[in-house]
Amino acid sequence: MSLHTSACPSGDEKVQLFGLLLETNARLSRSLALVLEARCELPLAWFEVLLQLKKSGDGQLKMNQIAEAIVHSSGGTTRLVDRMEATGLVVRRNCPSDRRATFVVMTPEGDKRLDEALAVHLEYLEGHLGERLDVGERALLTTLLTKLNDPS
Amino acid sequence: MSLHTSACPSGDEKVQLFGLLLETNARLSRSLALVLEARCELPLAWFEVLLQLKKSGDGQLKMNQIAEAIVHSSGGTTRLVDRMEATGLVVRRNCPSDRRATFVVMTPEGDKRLDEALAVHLEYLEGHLGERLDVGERALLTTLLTKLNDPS
DNA sequence: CCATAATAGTTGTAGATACAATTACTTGTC
DNA sequence: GACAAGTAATTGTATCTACAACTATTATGG
Repeated sequence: MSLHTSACPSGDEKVQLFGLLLETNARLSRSLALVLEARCELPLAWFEVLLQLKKSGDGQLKMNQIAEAIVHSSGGTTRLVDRMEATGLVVRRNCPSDRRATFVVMTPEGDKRLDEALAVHLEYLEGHLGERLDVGERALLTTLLTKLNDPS
Repeated sequence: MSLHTSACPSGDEKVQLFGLLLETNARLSRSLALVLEARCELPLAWFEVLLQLKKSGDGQLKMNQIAEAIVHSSGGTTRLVDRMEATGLVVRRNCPSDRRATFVVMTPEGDKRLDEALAVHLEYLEGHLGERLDVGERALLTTLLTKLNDPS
Protein backbone atom coordinates (compact mmCIF):
# COMPACT_ATOMS: atom_id res chain seq x y z
CA MET A 1 0.00 0.00 0.00
CA SER A 2 2.69 2.46 0.94
CA LEU A 3 4.60 1.49 -2.17
CA HIS A 4 1.52 2.01 -4.26
CA THR A 5 0.62 5.42 -2.92
CA SER A 6 4.16 6.68 -3.21
CA ALA A 7 3.97 5.81 -6.91
CA CYS A 8 1.37 8.56 -7.38
CA PRO A 9 2.77 11.92 -6.33
CA SER A 10 -0.64 13.52 -5.93
CA GLY A 11 -1.44 11.00 -3.23
CA ASP A 12 1.80 11.60 -1.36
CA GLU A 13 1.35 11.99 2.37
CA LYS A 14 3.13 15.35 2.46
CA VAL A 15 1.13 16.69 -0.46
CA GLN A 16 -2.09 15.72 1.31
CA LEU A 17 -0.93 17.39 4.49
CA PHE A 18 -0.03 20.57 2.72
CA GLY A 19 -3.40 20.65 0.98
CA LEU A 20 -5.11 20.10 4.28
CA LEU A 21 -3.25 23.00 5.84
CA LEU A 22 -4.27 25.26 2.98
CA GLU A 23 -7.89 24.19 3.18
CA THR A 24 -8.18 24.41 6.96
CA ASN A 25 -6.73 27.85 7.00
CA ALA A 26 -8.90 29.10 4.17
CA ARG A 27 -12.09 27.84 5.79
CA LEU A 28 -11.31 29.10 9.26
CA SER A 29 -10.08 32.53 8.29
CA ARG A 30 -12.95 32.96 5.87
CA SER A 31 -15.61 32.17 8.42
CA LEU A 32 -13.91 34.29 11.08
CA ALA A 33 -13.65 37.17 8.62
CA LEU A 34 -17.38 36.93 7.96
CA VAL A 35 -18.26 36.92 11.66
CA LEU A 36 -15.90 39.78 12.42
CA GLU A 37 -17.15 41.84 9.52
CA ALA A 38 -20.78 41.22 10.37
CA ARG A 39 -20.58 41.87 14.10
CA CYS A 40 -17.76 44.42 14.40
CA GLU A 41 -17.43 45.91 10.90
CA LEU A 42 -13.77 45.03 11.18
CA PRO A 43 -11.84 43.37 8.34
CA LEU A 44 -9.73 40.44 9.48
CA ALA A 45 -6.51 42.16 8.43
CA TRP A 46 -7.34 45.19 10.58
CA PHE A 47 -8.00 42.91 13.50
CA GLU A 48 -4.62 41.26 12.98
CA VAL A 49 -2.86 44.60 12.99
CA LEU A 50 -4.59 45.77 16.16
CA LEU A 51 -3.80 42.45 17.83
CA GLN A 52 -0.12 42.75 16.97
CA LEU A 53 -0.04 46.27 18.35
CA LYS A 54 -1.70 45.09 21.55
CA LYS A 55 0.75 42.23 21.95
CA SER A 56 3.71 44.54 21.44
CA GLY A 57 3.49 45.88 24.97
CA ASP A 58 3.62 49.61 24.39
CA GLY A 59 1.04 49.47 21.61
CA GLN A 60 3.27 50.67 18.82
CA LEU A 61 5.19 48.98 16.04
CA LYS A 62 7.13 50.08 12.99
CA MET A 63 5.65 49.50 9.55
CA ASN A 64 8.12 46.76 8.73
CA GLN A 65 7.42 44.95 11.98
CA ILE A 66 3.74 44.90 11.15
CA ALA A 67 4.38 43.72 7.61
CA GLU A 68 6.54 40.89 8.94
CA ALA A 69 4.09 39.89 11.66
CA ILE A 70 1.02 39.67 9.47
CA VAL A 71 2.95 38.39 6.42
CA HIS A 72 2.06 41.17 4.02
CA SER A 73 4.23 43.00 1.54
CA SER A 74 5.67 46.36 2.45
CA GLY A 75 3.43 48.20 -0.01
CA GLY A 76 0.37 46.28 1.05
CA THR A 77 0.98 47.27 4.65
CA THR A 78 1.24 50.92 3.67
CA ARG A 79 -2.25 50.89 2.12
CA LEU A 80 -3.67 48.82 4.95
CA VAL A 81 -2.43 51.27 7.58
CA ASP A 82 -3.65 54.16 5.38
CA ARG A 83 -7.19 52.87 5.61
CA MET A 84 -6.97 52.18 9.31
CA GLU A 85 -5.59 55.63 9.95
CA ALA A 86 -8.37 57.22 7.88
CA THR A 87 -10.87 55.41 10.11
CA GLY A 88 -9.09 56.56 13.24
CA LEU A 89 -8.03 53.19 14.65
CA VAL A 90 -4.31 53.98 14.47
CA VAL A 91 -2.05 56.96 13.88
CA ARG A 92 1.43 57.28 12.41
CA ARG A 93 4.18 58.82 14.50
CA ASN A 94 7.70 59.71 13.49
CA CYS A 95 10.50 57.64 14.91
CA PRO A 96 12.92 59.98 16.74
CA SER A 97 16.00 57.81 16.26
CA ASP A 98 15.49 56.83 12.60
CA ARG A 99 13.82 59.32 10.33
CA ARG A 100 13.11 56.68 7.68
CA ALA A 101 10.93 54.72 10.06
CA THR A 102 7.34 55.34 11.14
CA PHE A 103 5.60 54.07 14.21
CA VAL A 104 2.03 52.91 14.02
CA VAL A 105 0.25 53.61 17.29
CA MET A 106 -3.14 52.38 18.42
CA THR A 107 -5.67 55.07 19.28
CA PRO A 108 -8.15 54.75 22.18
CA GLU A 109 -10.81 54.12 19.53
CA GLY A 110 -8.66 51.34 18.08
CA ASP A 111 -8.23 49.83 21.50
CA LYS A 112 -11.96 49.90 22.08
CA ARG A 113 -12.71 48.27 18.74
CA LEU A 114 -10.09 45.62 19.41
CA ASP A 115 -11.71 44.76 22.72
CA GLU A 116 -15.08 44.32 21.07
CA ALA A 117 -13.56 42.24 18.31
CA LEU A 118 -11.64 40.10 20.79
CA ALA A 119 -14.86 39.23 22.57
CA VAL A 120 -16.35 38.08 19.28
CA HIS A 121 -13.15 36.29 18.35
CA LEU A 122 -13.03 34.40 21.64
CA GLU A 123 -16.62 33.32 21.23
CA TYR A 124 -15.86 32.20 17.70
CA LEU A 125 -12.80 30.26 18.82
CA GLU A 126 -14.74 28.61 21.61
CA GLY A 127 -17.10 27.23 19.01
CA HIS A 128 -14.55 26.35 16.35
CA LEU A 129 -11.43 25.41 18.26
CA GLY A 130 -12.72 24.53 21.69
CA GLU A 131 -15.36 22.13 20.46
CA ARG A 132 -13.10 20.29 18.06
CA LEU A 133 -9.86 20.03 20.03
CA ASP A 134 -9.27 19.67 23.75
CA VAL A 135 -6.56 21.56 25.65
CA GLY A 136 -3.92 18.89 25.10
CA GLU A 137 -4.58 18.66 21.39
CA ARG A 138 -4.42 22.42 21.06
CA ALA A 139 -1.07 22.49 22.85
CA LEU A 140 0.19 19.76 20.54
CA LEU A 141 -0.99 21.63 17.48
CA THR A 142 0.74 24.74 18.72
CA THR A 143 3.99 22.84 19.08
CA LEU A 144 3.77 21.34 15.61
CA LEU A 145 2.86 24.61 13.90
CA THR A 146 5.65 26.38 15.73
CA LYS A 147 8.14 23.88 14.37
CA LEU A 148 6.71 24.34 10.91
CA ASN A 149 6.78 28.09 11.10
CA ASP A 150 10.07 28.54 12.85
CA PRO A 151 13.13 29.15 10.65
CA SER A 152 13.30 29.78 6.95
CA MET B 1 0.81 33.29 35.64
CA SER B 2 -2.08 31.46 34.00
CA LEU B 3 -4.48 33.71 35.86
CA HIS B 4 -2.62 36.71 34.65
CA THR B 5 -2.52 35.72 30.99
CA SER B 6 -6.16 34.70 30.96
CA ALA B 7 -6.98 38.19 32.17
CA CYS B 8 -5.67 39.57 28.86
CA PRO B 9 -7.71 38.20 25.94
CA SER B 10 -5.00 38.91 23.42
CA GLY B 11 -2.76 36.45 25.25
CA ASP B 12 -5.38 33.71 25.29
CA GLU B 13 -4.06 30.32 24.28
CA LYS B 14 -6.67 29.85 21.55
CA VAL B 15 -6.03 33.31 20.13
CA GLN B 16 -2.32 32.54 19.94
CA LEU B 17 -2.99 29.23 18.23
CA PHE B 18 -5.27 30.82 15.68
CA GLY B 19 -2.69 33.48 14.93
CA LEU B 20 -0.04 30.83 14.56
CA LEU B 21 -2.18 28.92 12.08
CA LEU B 22 -2.72 32.05 10.04
CA GLU B 23 0.95 32.90 10.03
CA THR B 24 2.19 29.42 9.23
CA ASN B 25 -0.16 29.11 6.34
CA ALA B 26 0.67 32.52 4.95
CA ARG B 27 4.41 31.87 5.07
CA LEU B 28 4.28 28.40 3.59
CA SER B 29 1.85 29.15 0.79
CA ARG B 30 3.68 32.32 -0.06
CA SER B 31 7.05 30.64 -0.39
CA LEU B 32 5.58 27.72 -2.31
CA ALA B 33 3.80 30.11 -4.65
CA LEU B 34 7.12 31.84 -5.35
CA VAL B 35 8.91 28.58 -6.10
CA LEU B 36 6.10 27.28 -8.28
CA GLU B 37 5.85 30.52 -10.20
CA ALA B 38 9.61 30.75 -10.69
CA ARG B 39 10.22 27.17 -11.76
CA CYS B 40 6.95 26.19 -13.47
CA GLU B 41 5.25 29.48 -14.33
CA LEU B 42 2.24 28.08 -12.55
CA PRO B 43 0.22 30.14 -10.06
CA LEU B 44 -0.50 28.29 -6.84
CA ALA B 45 -4.27 28.42 -7.47
CA TRP B 46 -3.83 26.75 -10.87
CA PHE B 47 -1.77 24.05 -9.26
CA GLU B 48 -4.50 23.48 -6.69
CA VAL B 49 -7.14 23.11 -9.41
CA LEU B 50 -5.06 20.65 -11.40
CA LEU B 51 -4.34 18.68 -8.26
CA GLN B 52 -8.02 18.41 -7.41
CA LEU B 53 -8.80 17.25 -10.93
CA LYS B 54 -6.08 14.63 -10.68
CA LYS B 55 -7.35 13.39 -7.34
CA SER B 56 -10.90 13.13 -8.65
CA GLY B 57 -10.15 9.88 -10.45
CA ASP B 58 -11.58 10.58 -13.88
CA GLY B 59 -9.91 13.99 -14.10
CA GLN B 60 -13.07 16.06 -14.27
CA LEU B 61 -15.05 18.07 -11.74
CA LYS B 62 -17.97 20.47 -11.86
CA MET B 63 -17.33 24.16 -11.27
CA ASN B 64 -18.99 24.11 -7.87
CA GLN B 65 -16.94 21.10 -6.77
CA ILE B 66 -13.76 22.95 -7.65
CA ALA B 67 -14.94 26.08 -5.86
CA GLU B 68 -15.69 24.04 -2.76
CA ALA B 69 -12.42 22.12 -2.87
CA ILE B 70 -10.13 25.11 -3.21
CA VAL B 71 -12.32 27.38 -1.05
CA HIS B 72 -12.95 30.08 -3.61
CA SER B 73 -16.17 31.90 -4.42
CA SER B 74 -18.25 30.80 -7.35
CA GLY B 75 -17.43 33.89 -9.38
CA GLY B 76 -13.76 33.68 -8.54
CA THR B 77 -13.65 30.11 -9.78
CA THR B 78 -15.27 31.14 -13.06
CA ARG B 79 -12.47 33.62 -13.79
CA LEU B 80 -9.79 31.23 -12.59
CA VAL B 81 -10.98 28.48 -14.93
CA ASP B 82 -11.33 31.08 -17.72
CA ARG B 83 -7.63 31.83 -17.49
CA MET B 84 -6.64 28.19 -17.25
CA GLU B 85 -8.78 27.34 -20.26
CA ALA B 86 -7.26 30.20 -22.25
CA THR B 87 -3.83 28.72 -21.52
CA GLY B 88 -4.98 25.27 -22.54
CA LEU B 89 -4.57 23.46 -19.23
CA VAL B 90 -8.26 22.57 -18.92
CA VAL B 91 -11.41 22.62 -21.05
CA ARG B 92 -15.08 23.02 -20.20
CA ARG B 93 -17.51 20.29 -21.17
CA ASN B 94 -21.28 20.28 -20.94
CA CYS B 95 -22.87 18.03 -18.38
CA PRO B 96 -25.31 15.76 -20.18
CA SER B 97 -27.59 15.20 -17.22
CA ASP B 98 -27.83 18.79 -15.97
CA ARG B 99 -27.62 21.56 -18.49
CA ARG B 100 -26.85 24.17 -15.83
CA ALA B 101 -23.65 22.41 -14.86
CA THR B 102 -20.26 22.45 -16.56
CA PHE B 103 -17.47 19.97 -16.22
CA VAL B 104 -13.89 21.11 -16.08
CA VAL B 105 -11.59 18.54 -17.67
CA MET B 106 -7.80 18.40 -17.57
CA THR B 107 -6.06 18.43 -20.96
CA PRO B 108 -2.92 16.38 -21.71
CA GLU B 109 -1.00 19.65 -21.49
CA GLY B 110 -2.51 20.29 -18.07
CA ASP B 111 -1.54 16.82 -16.97
CA LYS B 112 2.01 17.37 -18.14
CA ARG B 113 2.29 20.70 -16.35
CA LEU B 114 0.90 19.18 -13.19
CA ASP B 115 3.53 16.44 -13.25
CA GLU B 116 6.31 19.00 -13.55
CA ALA B 117 4.80 21.08 -10.77
CA LEU B 118 4.36 18.06 -8.54
CA ALA B 119 8.05 17.28 -8.82
CA VAL B 120 8.88 20.81 -7.70
CA HIS B 121 6.24 20.65 -5.00
CA LEU B 122 7.60 17.39 -3.62
CA GLU B 123 11.09 18.79 -3.51
CA TYR B 124 9.78 21.87 -1.74
CA LEU B 125 7.88 19.80 0.78
CA GLU B 126 10.91 17.64 1.44
CA GLY B 127 12.77 20.76 2.47
CA HIS B 128 9.99 22.49 4.37
CA LEU B 129 7.93 19.69 5.86
CA GLY B 130 10.30 16.75 5.87
CA GLU B 131 13.10 18.59 7.61
CA ARG B 132 10.95 20.13 10.30
CA LEU B 133 8.60 17.27 11.16
CA ASP B 134 9.17 13.52 11.15
CA VAL B 135 6.64 11.02 9.82
CA GLY B 136 4.90 10.61 13.16
CA GLU B 137 4.55 14.32 13.71
CA ARG B 138 3.17 14.78 10.22
CA ALA B 139 0.58 12.08 10.82
CA LEU B 140 -0.35 13.75 14.08
CA LEU B 141 -0.68 17.13 12.41
CA THR B 142 -2.88 15.59 9.73
CA THR B 143 -5.16 14.18 12.39
CA LEU B 144 -5.45 17.48 14.22
CA LEU B 145 -6.06 19.53 11.09
CA THR B 146 -8.66 17.06 9.90
CA LYS B 147 -10.55 17.48 13.15
CA LEU B 148 -10.33 21.22 12.80
CA ASN B 149 -11.47 21.22 9.21
CA ASP B 150 -14.14 18.62 9.45
CA PRO B 151 -17.73 19.85 9.89
CA SER B 152 -19.09 23.35 9.95
C1' DC C 1 -49.31 21.95 -15.38
C1' DC C 2 -48.05 26.49 -13.65
C1' DA C 3 -45.90 29.23 -10.08
C1' DT C 4 -42.35 29.41 -6.83
C1' DA C 5 -38.14 28.33 -4.98
C1' DA C 6 -33.57 26.49 -5.37
C1' DT C 7 -29.25 25.64 -7.91
C1' DA C 8 -25.19 26.29 -11.52
C1' DG C 9 -22.70 29.36 -13.63
C1' DT C 10 -21.38 33.99 -15.54
C1' DT C 11 -20.62 38.98 -15.41
C1' DG C 12 -20.37 44.00 -13.54
C1' DT C 13 -18.21 46.57 -10.20
C1' DA C 14 -15.41 47.64 -6.40
C1' DG C 15 -11.73 46.79 -3.27
C1' DA C 16 -7.37 44.86 -1.89
C1' DT C 17 -2.66 42.92 -2.72
C1' DA C 18 1.61 42.22 -4.99
C1' DC C 19 5.67 43.67 -7.54
C1' DA C 20 8.71 47.00 -9.14
C1' DA C 21 10.38 51.56 -9.15
C1' DT C 22 11.17 55.71 -6.31
C1' DT C 23 12.37 58.79 -2.44
C1' DA C 24 14.56 59.54 1.82
C1' DC C 25 17.53 58.38 5.18
C1' DT C 26 21.28 55.58 7.56
C1' DT C 27 25.42 52.79 7.87
C1' DG C 28 29.92 51.17 6.59
C1' DT C 29 34.37 51.99 4.40
C1' DC C 30 38.07 54.17 2.54
C1' DG D 1 33.64 63.64 5.04
C1' DA D 2 32.15 61.25 0.76
C1' DC D 3 30.54 57.50 -1.88
C1' DA D 4 28.51 52.98 -2.14
C1' DA D 5 25.39 49.86 -0.25
C1' DG D 6 21.60 48.87 2.57
C1' DT D 7 17.10 49.89 4.77
C1' DA D 8 12.14 52.17 5.56
C1' DA D 9 8.37 53.56 3.59
C1' DT D 10 5.49 55.11 -0.24
C1' DT D 11 3.42 55.12 -4.88
C1' DG D 12 2.22 53.46 -9.88
C1' DT D 13 0.39 49.72 -12.28
C1' DA D 14 -1.58 45.33 -13.00
C1' DT D 15 -3.95 41.44 -11.31
C1' DC D 16 -6.90 38.94 -8.66
C1' DT D 17 -10.84 38.11 -5.62
C1' DA D 18 -15.17 38.85 -3.60
C1' DC D 19 -19.95 40.28 -3.55
C1' DA D 20 -24.12 41.03 -5.71
C1' DA D 21 -27.07 40.97 -9.63
C1' DC D 22 -28.42 38.30 -13.52
C1' DT D 23 -29.56 34.25 -16.83
C1' DA D 24 -30.64 29.60 -17.45
C1' DT D 25 -32.09 25.40 -15.81
C1' DT D 26 -34.08 22.10 -12.53
C1' DA D 27 -36.86 20.78 -8.53
C1' DT D 28 -40.98 21.31 -5.68
C1' DG D 29 -45.89 22.24 -4.27
C1' DG D 30 -50.42 23.32 -5.07
